[in-house]
Amino acid sequence: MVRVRFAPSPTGELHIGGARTALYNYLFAKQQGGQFIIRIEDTDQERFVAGSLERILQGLKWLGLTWEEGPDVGGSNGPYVQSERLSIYQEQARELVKKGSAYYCFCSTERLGELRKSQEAQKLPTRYDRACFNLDAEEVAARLARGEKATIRLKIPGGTTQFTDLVHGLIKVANNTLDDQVLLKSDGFPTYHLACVVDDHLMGISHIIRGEEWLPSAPKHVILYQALGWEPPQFAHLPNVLNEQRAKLSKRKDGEAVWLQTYQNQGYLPQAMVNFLVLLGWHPQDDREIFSLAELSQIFELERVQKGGAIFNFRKLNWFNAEYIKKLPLVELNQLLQPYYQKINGAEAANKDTTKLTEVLRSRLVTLADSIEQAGWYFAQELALTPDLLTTKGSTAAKAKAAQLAATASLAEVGEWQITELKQAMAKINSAGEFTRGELLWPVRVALTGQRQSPDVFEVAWALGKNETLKRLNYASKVLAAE
RNA sequence: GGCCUCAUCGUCUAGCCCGGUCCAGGACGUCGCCCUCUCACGGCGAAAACAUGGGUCCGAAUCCCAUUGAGGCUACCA
Repeated sequence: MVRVRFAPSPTGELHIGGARTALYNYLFAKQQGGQFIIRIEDTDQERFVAGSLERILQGLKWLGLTWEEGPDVGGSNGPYVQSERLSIYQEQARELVKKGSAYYCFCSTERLGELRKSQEAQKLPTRYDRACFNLDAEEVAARLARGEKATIRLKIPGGTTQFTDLVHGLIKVANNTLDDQVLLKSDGFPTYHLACVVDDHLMGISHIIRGEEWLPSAPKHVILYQALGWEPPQFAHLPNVLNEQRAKLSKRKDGEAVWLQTYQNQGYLPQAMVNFLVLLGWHPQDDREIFSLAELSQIFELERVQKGGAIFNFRKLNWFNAEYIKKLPLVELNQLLQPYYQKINGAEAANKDTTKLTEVLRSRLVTLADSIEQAGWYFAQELALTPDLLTTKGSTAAKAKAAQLAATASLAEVGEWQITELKQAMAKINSAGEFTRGELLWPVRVALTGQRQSPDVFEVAWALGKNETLKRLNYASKVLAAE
């Protein structure tokens, strides 16, 4: 049974890279008919951020991911929060000491800091010097009994360690390049390395799919599995998501652009986000690019994951989002747009049927939030018109006024307020060919929107409705008459 | 400094494992044309890449080595 997990730390918002890692885990599990588990790695007491866990889970749900086991839904392998599993890690750490695979270390952070500094100065590898490695059992027991603070470190054996990574292939390192990793901190909390290995084993995780930044510590994890007498799971290390400078996307360098939440707030659709994210480091066999989560759950393959990092290209995200906005059922899009319309027009928008407006806007929206700028004309009480604005390039105000009057008269006659009818009505005016299309349509469109750039005249008039259209046309005539 | 990883159009990538069908395919972006009252949408088209140097081979984007470049890790953070 394939069982994978996404294990975020509640130290901030859900990161774009984290979201992609979660997505890949989910897709692999679904494709394999396996299970997806959420585990919370809150072993860093100092970096804990309240509310972070809830927002991370919310972000995953927004993407459409679901999990079989996790802190919110429970499961038979819980608890799924590491701070609630402390005794398990402590026991395993002591067991390792007993077996001779780990040892107590009493070195202070100060000494460790100085050691590192001097190693750096001498351009030596920065590794623990094993000062506490040969302490005899009695001394250790005595110092522990005295209540001295101690960590437990993994004793890295000689030789080499290797494993096969599902995306990178064979990874082989000489053990003497590895540090004696702290497994249990002096506050009794485990480090990531211990907690992760213990939990993945106990929770029956079959595949560890995580970011590439873990690749260098994977051999230590393999050694830990061996020391514990456990069979290591399969590993798959995903390439990083990069910024324009090709550096790993990070809060410090890239600000809020690294949070999934940011895109959610800006009006990106989860379908677009999923589609964009999945292609950032994975590619199907053919040239298709548009996929639903359900489709991806059928065809996702770890074998086709890229080895090199991928730049987060927001232009492509924009394209996906526009595509999905165009594909969305009209009623649904209109629903999603309501909060934005209300930002323009307050609660009044809630009383209007904006379906037609939505239909007119849909091919122009990149994000839902774009509607705020683009729907202004629809809700405007009075447009700021001038004769100059109402006159198309190369024409005259007099001609604009003539067009205006003719259009008003003709549109007033229209019975069924449909786009084809509107087109016919306008065509009738110009049967003699006295106006160019621009001379006729520009003044009308501007009268209705007050803008040099807007959707099509007929669409605008259709969305506005007959009464509002005629009302605006009359107002524009007054503006031109005042000339 | 040490260790690890990676390297095809500006970007995401197909092809690489199983060398010839690749004077390298798709998408985003860019540019041009068409549609057109404006803005979008849509349609058509164009420019644009195998990091470098060695090998192996009749033949290399594909295999090997080196170089260069990029990234990651190097905490009692994850």
